[in-house]
Amino acid sequence: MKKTGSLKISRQRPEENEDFFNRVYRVTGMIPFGRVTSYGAIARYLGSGQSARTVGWALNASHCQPWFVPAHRVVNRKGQLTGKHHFGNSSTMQQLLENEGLIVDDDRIVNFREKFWDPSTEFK
DNA sequence: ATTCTGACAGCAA
DNA sequence: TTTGCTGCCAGAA
Repeated sequence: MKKTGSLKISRQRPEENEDFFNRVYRVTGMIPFGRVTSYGAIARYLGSGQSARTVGWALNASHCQPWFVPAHRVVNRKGQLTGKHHFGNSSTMQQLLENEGLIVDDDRIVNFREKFWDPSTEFK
């Protein structure tokens, strides 16, 4: 199949032939500043709606990527920061989110509905 | 090849 | 509404 040139730049639409982890990283990179999405939403966007857990597993290794993967912008369906223990300090994820103007209360994104960004419907 | 695991999500209660 | 149980699938503890 045709390659889209020699682009190795991050933040671009996931390609079909990329392995799952890489596609997860790319979608995660598309999440706008100050917005969040869920593991399941990413999985659905990648055409594998039952692989939400694997998305989390991929993000667990995202720090190995050569470019910045805003993994803190991915929370669970309820808007809870279930992955916070995978950041250096258990409060790091919340701090990163607050730095983007989000409000976190009791490990949940306040106004999650409004801040939620679904790649399946909002990516253009 | 097989088995186990997990940053989940759907559904029943 | 929230909690607990179960199925899911891509990697590797």
